[in-house]
Order: sequence, then structure tokens, then C-alpha cells
Amino acid sequence: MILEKKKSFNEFAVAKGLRSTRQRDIILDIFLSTHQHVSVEELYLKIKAIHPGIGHATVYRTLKLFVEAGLAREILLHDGQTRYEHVLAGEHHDHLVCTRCNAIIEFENETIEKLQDEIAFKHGFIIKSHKLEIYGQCARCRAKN
Amino acid sequence: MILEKKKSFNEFAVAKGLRSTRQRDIILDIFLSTHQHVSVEELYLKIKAIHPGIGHATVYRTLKLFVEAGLAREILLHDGQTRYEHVLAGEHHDHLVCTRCNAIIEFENETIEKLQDEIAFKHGFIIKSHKLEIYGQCARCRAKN
DNA sequence: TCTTATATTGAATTTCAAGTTCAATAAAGG
DNA sequence: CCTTTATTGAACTTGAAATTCAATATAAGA
Repeated sequence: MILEKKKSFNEFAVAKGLRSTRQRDIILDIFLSTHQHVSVEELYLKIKAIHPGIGHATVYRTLKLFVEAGLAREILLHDGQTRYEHVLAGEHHDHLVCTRCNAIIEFENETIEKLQDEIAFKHGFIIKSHKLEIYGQCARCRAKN
Repeated sequence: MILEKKKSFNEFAVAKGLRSTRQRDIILDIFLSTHQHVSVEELYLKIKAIHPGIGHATVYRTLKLFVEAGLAREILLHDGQTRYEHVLAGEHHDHLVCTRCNAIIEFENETIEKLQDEIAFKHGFIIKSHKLEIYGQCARCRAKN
């Protein structure tokens, strides 16, 4: 799967006439090796630890490329930190966010999606994207008390 | 209704031992006279135009007080601008956001809410709040093309 | 009414994420 | 190898929001 994604990014890069650089390879490698929802800062630090030369700006720029290439998706949660999540083929999901430990659990619900379509249609809206986040306390954190 | 809200804020202020100040009166007045979803900056400029003395910091602080007092609710949409919406008794709603003209349309959907409760329950989550935003193009903007 | 303790204000500063600039560097085709 | 030009990264800028702190205003008591 990681190889597939690398290949897919490569194709995107070629199609766009981008040059292949060491930095982008590194950032892609490390991004692919992280968990589902990395914040930019988190990723940056992880990269910096192994390749201290790589700058801030490059990480930001490259993540935006990943989004363009369809490898990543930007998510903005409650805390003002931009996160990037891995895009898995065809799937869409929403998030349960624990406001105590910041755990993020994904879920899908076909019925909710359909209801959204209906609502948008009723208001003459064309949906481009949507965002459903449920904030609360996860099972583990509840157990802590 | 505006009077009610003023009274309600007053009660909150008294209960909290806050002093009554000209600035807070002004900010409340102007907040109550705005449309549903003002951004801080928008409100600040509106206030500044009439009462040039009032500072940035006071507007921020006072809006947070309104939230505490239950008069306003903070909403964070796609564009990184914090908005405050008026809280009307007991109601909860979600938003359709036009990414072209920034129009915000509110909607309520009981079924979606119920489905969310089920999802949270299934994952052992206790819901504190949630956020559903549908982004797209509104009817008016679609007509423009 | 005057005094005093302290809550509040607002200009200025700080913070923090994110974006931008631009000279230096590196990739890739000729 | 050379040349063109994309890319990089240190430093800087931006913009929203928070914080600081001296000056001011409020409210309660004398």
C-alpha cells in the first residue's frame, strides 16, 4: 500500500512536471509511516529529528502537494492545529474527537450522508464537502475518572 | 427579545460579581443588533465605527463573557475566522456554508442528531458538542454562473 | 460626598500557526 | 558539462487571538 501511494504521487509529480527531490521523498516516507491524523507540527518534528536540514516551509508546501495529489486530506478540528489524514481509496468518514486525550475515532454513516444530501437539495445547495465532528470524552478517558 | 437578553446578561454579570461598564453595554447592544453569525473582526469594526475608543481586547473578552452567559456560541468555520452566533432558547442547529459568498444557512435535523447519539454510544463516547457543516455553493451563487 | 480597593480597559506586545520572499542550490534536459 | 528553472530553507511577514500592565473607572464603605 505504501508503494502504491508512492507510485501514485510519482505519477502526479510527473504529470505536473514537478522535479523529484530528496526532501519530498523523505516527507512522503515519513508521512506514510505516521498514524491517520498527523498535525503539521507533529510531522515536522518527526522529520526534523531524522533530517534536521528540512525546513518548515517545505513541509507545509509538500503537504499541500499531497492533498492535490489525492494522498492526504486537510482536517481542521477544534484546537486550531491543521491535521492531515491519509486518504484511503474512495472512503469518506467523519470524526469522534476526545477533547481530553485528543484521540480521533473515525466513523461512517450512510444515512447521515443521505440526509445531508436531502438538506442541501432542499436549500438549492450544491455540496462540495462536509464536516461532521462529534466532540466528547472517549471510553478510555471516562474510565480514568 | 433584545431586552430579555440584556436582562439575562445583567443577571449573569451580577451573579458573577462583574462591574457594569459602558463598554460592555455598547458591545452587547451592537452584538444584539447584528445578524446571526458575526465574526469578531466584523463586530469590532462595527463597534469601532461608532465608539472609536473601544479596543480589540475588550471585544474579545466581552464576547467570551457572552458565551459564558449563554447569549452567544462560538463557531469556527473553514476560513479561520471565529464567529459568534446568537443563542436562541433551547435550539441547536447546523450550518450550510456557501464557499463563494460566505452565506450561512442554518438547519436542524432530528434524525441526524439521533444517529450521532447512537454512533457515540456505540463507541463509548459521551458527547459534549458536535459540529456539522456542509460546504458548497448556495442557490444564489449557482444562479450567477 | 470622598476614599479606597479592585475590576476593567486598551495600547502595545506576544504568541502561534501558516504563508511568503528570495538568494542559494539542485534537478534534468540538451 | 552547461544552462534553465524548480525547489529549498532561513528569515520575515501575516493575521487572529491572547496577554500584559499602567491608567482608569466602578462600587461599596466611611
